[in-house]
Amino acid sequence: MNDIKQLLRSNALRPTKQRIVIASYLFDGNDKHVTAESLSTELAKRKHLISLATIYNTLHDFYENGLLKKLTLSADRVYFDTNTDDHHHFYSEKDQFLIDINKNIKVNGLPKTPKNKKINKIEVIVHLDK
Amino acid sequence: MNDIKQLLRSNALRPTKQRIVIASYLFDGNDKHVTAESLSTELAKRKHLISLATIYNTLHDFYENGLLKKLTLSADRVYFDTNTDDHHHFYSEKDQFLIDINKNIKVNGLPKTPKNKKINKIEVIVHLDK
DNA sequence: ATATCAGTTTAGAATGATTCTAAAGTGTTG
DNA sequence: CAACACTTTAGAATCATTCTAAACTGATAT
Ligand SMILES: [Mn+2]
Ligand SMILES: [Mn+2]
Ligand SMILES: [Zn+2]
Ligand SMILES: [Zn+2]
Repeated sequence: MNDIKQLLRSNALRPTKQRIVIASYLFDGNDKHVTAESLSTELAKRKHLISLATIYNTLHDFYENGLLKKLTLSADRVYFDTNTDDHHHFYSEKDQFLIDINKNIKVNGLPKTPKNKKINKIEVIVHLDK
Repeated sequence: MNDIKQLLRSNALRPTKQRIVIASYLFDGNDKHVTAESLSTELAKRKHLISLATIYNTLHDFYENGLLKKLTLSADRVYFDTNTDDHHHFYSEKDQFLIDINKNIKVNGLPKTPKNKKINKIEVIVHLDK
């Protein structure tokens, strides 16, 4: 709770009631993948009613401060990932199945990076089923 | 032109004026990545005014028949890819930069596939810049 | 050829995730 | 406690995409 406040303060984010509730849920020690909608539902279950606007604002604030990663796996919703280590994913859109691949993956055989660009991140998505 | 009609017919798609225009552009021999919007703009330049609804319908029809691949790289638009071979991408959202990696890429160190699932496709996206 | 009908196109409405607006509320600092 | 910047929120707006339902057209049978 105080560590949560510290976390927020150290990112120049005021520890408001809403941010504390959201951060406490997101950073409880268990890695999670959430969408704005799923987070809202999850908090509602816990009787924490926070407006969707605030949920979007907060997810973006956390993302901007590197507390979350952003994943675009399907076109219609953005996932935020509390696991900020470099890692990859198993994903099935059909089954709404999304889990981390934390093992070290090696991508071999990449051609050279296009002129004047540099690699920001290599993302591997293992699509399951179909 | 007749090969285009054949292509359509062989996929149980009637060779309508619109589909012929779209297929002729997409399957002209040069691999392309298009969005509904970019395709519409491109055809408009060529004085082919086709409604967006038809463009969406057609892209999906082609996709459903395996004539196109679908890429979800950013949350706000879907790309369709005329290169239907297994391949990967360099991508920069900022620069709207998207090109194929046709070289054989090897992904090593994958953990075992989750129970009762099977791998449909492994997608590697090399994000550039940032 | 012509009629017939399923398949197709289209304008415009609807959808739904996300962003924006601007007004009310709150944490921080002095 | 006052003052103010930062935050929250309801509701409107945005925008890619999908849907609806009416008009149109390619294919097939006569
Ligand atoms: Mn959408
Ligand atoms: Mn959108
Ligand atoms: Zn993850
Ligand atoms: Zn491609």
